[in-house]
Amino acid sequence: MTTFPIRTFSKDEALVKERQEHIIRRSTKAFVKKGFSQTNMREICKACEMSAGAVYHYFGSKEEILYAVISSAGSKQAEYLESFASTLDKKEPGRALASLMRKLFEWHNDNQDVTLFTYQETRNLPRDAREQIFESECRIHSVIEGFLIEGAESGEFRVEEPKLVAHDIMMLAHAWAIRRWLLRKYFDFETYLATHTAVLLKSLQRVEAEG
Amino acid sequence: MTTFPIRTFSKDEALVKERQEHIIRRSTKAFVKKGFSQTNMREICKACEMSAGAVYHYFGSKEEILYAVISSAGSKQAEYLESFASTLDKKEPGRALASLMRKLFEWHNDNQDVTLFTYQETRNLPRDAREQIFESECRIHSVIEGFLIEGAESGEFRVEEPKLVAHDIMMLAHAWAIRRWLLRKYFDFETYLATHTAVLLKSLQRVEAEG
Amino acid sequence: MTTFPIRTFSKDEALVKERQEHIIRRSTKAFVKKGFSQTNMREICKACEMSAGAVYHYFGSKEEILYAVISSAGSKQAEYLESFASTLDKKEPGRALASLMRKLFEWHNDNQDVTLFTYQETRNLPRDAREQIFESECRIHSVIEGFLIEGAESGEFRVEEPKLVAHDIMMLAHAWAIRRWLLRKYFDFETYLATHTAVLLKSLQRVEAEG
Amino acid sequence: MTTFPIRTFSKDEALVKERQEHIIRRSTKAFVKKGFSQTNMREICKACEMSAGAVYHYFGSKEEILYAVISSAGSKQAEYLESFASTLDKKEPGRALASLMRKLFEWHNDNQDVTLFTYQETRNLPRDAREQIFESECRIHSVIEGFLIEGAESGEFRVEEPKLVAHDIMMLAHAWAIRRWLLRKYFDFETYLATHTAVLLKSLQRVEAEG
DNA sequence: CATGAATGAGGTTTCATTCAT
DNA sequence: TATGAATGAAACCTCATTCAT
Repeated sequence: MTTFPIRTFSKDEALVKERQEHIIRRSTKAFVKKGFSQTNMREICKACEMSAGAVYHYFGSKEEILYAVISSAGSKQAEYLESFASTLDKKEPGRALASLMRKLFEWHNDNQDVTLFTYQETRNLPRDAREQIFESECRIHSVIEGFLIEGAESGEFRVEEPKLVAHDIMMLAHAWAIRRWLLRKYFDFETYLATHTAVLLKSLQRVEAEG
Repeated sequence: MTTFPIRTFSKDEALVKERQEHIIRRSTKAFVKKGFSQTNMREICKACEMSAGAVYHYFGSKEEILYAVISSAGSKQAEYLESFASTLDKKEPGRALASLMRKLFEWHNDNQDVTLFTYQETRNLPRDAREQIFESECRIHSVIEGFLIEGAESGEFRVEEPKLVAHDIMMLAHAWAIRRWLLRKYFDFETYLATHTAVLLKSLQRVEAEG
Repeated sequence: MTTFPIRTFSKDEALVKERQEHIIRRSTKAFVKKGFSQTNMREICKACEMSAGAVYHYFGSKEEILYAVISSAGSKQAEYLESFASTLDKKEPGRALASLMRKLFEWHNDNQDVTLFTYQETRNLPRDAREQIFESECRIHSVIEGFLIEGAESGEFRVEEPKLVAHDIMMLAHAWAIRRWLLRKYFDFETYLATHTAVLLKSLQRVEAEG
Repeated sequence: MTTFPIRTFSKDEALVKERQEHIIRRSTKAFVKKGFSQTNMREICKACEMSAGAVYHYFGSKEEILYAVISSAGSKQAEYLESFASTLDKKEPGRALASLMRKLFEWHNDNQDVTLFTYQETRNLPRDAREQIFESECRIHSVIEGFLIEGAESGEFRVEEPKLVAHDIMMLAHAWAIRRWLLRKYFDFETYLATHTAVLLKSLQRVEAEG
């Protein structure tokens, strides 16, 4: 995970990192409950069990904390999926893609609040911070696209727009978090995942008759 | 569209409705530029070319304006799609669905800012208002689901989870607005629409060999 | 007196001016008591008998109030002296200069606190504001210099460095305010003024023997 | 120069004095750049290359440092001028006074920032500290006055208000620092000094015809 | 004796909302 | 009815000072 370009007064890098991660962890909880603008510094400090001064020792502003929270979540997700992807057998693209989808969907199931929060609050970041955030998304997008291309090149998949398919997979994983109020009414997680995995693999299937 | 209940007694309901719609229109513009929390009443009043007192004559609070903005956008969308759907020939589900998708995607292309805004700011509404908002979504969901079921019943489609497919269609329409920073890099609107329409219709196709 | 380039929300110019002058008047009193940094907004508001919001309706920041206070004092002084100077008979430079010195010294006697305050707090203004402030000083400097040159041209004075003499006169007028802790120990105002007037006029005297 | 009383018991008085002078020296630099209130302890510590704890070991508060800075500058000036005055030949008051003026004006030319700073920030000291500061001024005042009286008694000068003349000399020396924004526009240091020296000596001259 | 992380009161400023005109 | 000046609570953030290490 990256370190954040924040205003810190301390030089003990290990301490800084530890405290920053602590603040990120606790603030995330506070933020997802009430949203960024509705959470005031007093609540953040309380959640962190730190004084205002201490929090401002490690972050320059409330906005910097927001950036750290969102960016950290993005990086962690990207690292996690990249790392998992590297364990997959590229010779079996179908199976690999299914595994990857499970991990991806599970992530957003386990981190529903953060996913939703990211969609809602990224707007409150300045443009350049926002673009930093998008990078993690692009990394994940590339990983998925990679498997699609792999499968296409090995002849197992037929996929014309791998970028679009990769995007749709991500979007549907996110949907489980950001549209839960609708989806939860009708589906449980396993059904949601299984159905989409099946539909996707089916649509990627090379039609025999075409050969 | 509804007239929003106001605190002050007013004789001229038509005037009230007109003024409210004016405020909704202008506030929407102001809100999508900077977000709900970042837009203050002064800016709203300026955008509306009205005094604070006047605005508060037609809405009880800033939050009520937010609710009106989001809810109004939702209702308009639902009305528009329901009305369009009613013109479609149910005997040709494939063609009808394609037409509906185009209208749906076009709506979110034309109203990108509002779609994104809705995702971001619905959180700032109280629970019951939020649920009101979801209603419009459900109406649209039903319309789409209706065509899928129609197609299934007529034997043209094979669709196991019409609710899920309907949801995915909506989600992908929204994606064009809420993920534009990614999608716009690679696709134009027509490609995005065409590809998804094709993939969907294909996946709904009754496989002949199965018969 | 100039109007200040401040952030105001109101458009009723007369009201704005009236309220600004009220705030300037009351803030001056508050500032000279404890100094700029030691006077907080709560005290300023109390002195103005206004709420914080109201004060910020007419000034954009505490610093803008400081600027207005200092700049207003400077302008008033310059206007007052210019106006008085214009009543003086240029044909009697000696008498005119003496009158002008009295008015100048009296001003700083009557406004000791403000004179001292100006020396102390001008530093807290941004560079360009500071330069605006210096303008009033220059106007007064010019007025005094004018009489010296007049006297020289009419042959009544012998003055080699009118700019320097004009400056010294101002400085000694200010001294009565900014060094009162020392001067008051030994002199009263009239003595201070009379002695300096006499010394100056003497030193400007054309020595007969030289002719 | 004095050692400032500190709260902690310290065995090594020499070390204490050395550290205090170090802090005074570095803080002076920091203070004159941004002013007392605008310079925070972090900046002071950085300028001193010491930790906050260390600085607080040698001074009880930020205000005490301010006092030390101003008071130290005053003492140094007084000591310097007293010491220089003691080398002057009292039998030649005219020459002596001219020499003393040069040293005085040069001091304030060399320490412009500190002179200005003293005028600006003495206000931030408590009353009794302020009076301590004035003492140095009085010492210098006495030295100058002494030469004037000497000259009067020896019959070389005619001076009716030696206290006032002494004060004016000091004020004009300070003016070079505190009014530099105006004076520097028109004069260089040597002209400023020479003109004032000449004018003064002239005005002190015993008029022969009077005898 | 030195460090510098931590404290938390208090600073300036904003803003939704009201109400006298 | 319409206005917009006024309110004042509460927001974010800073900073002199302390004290455990």
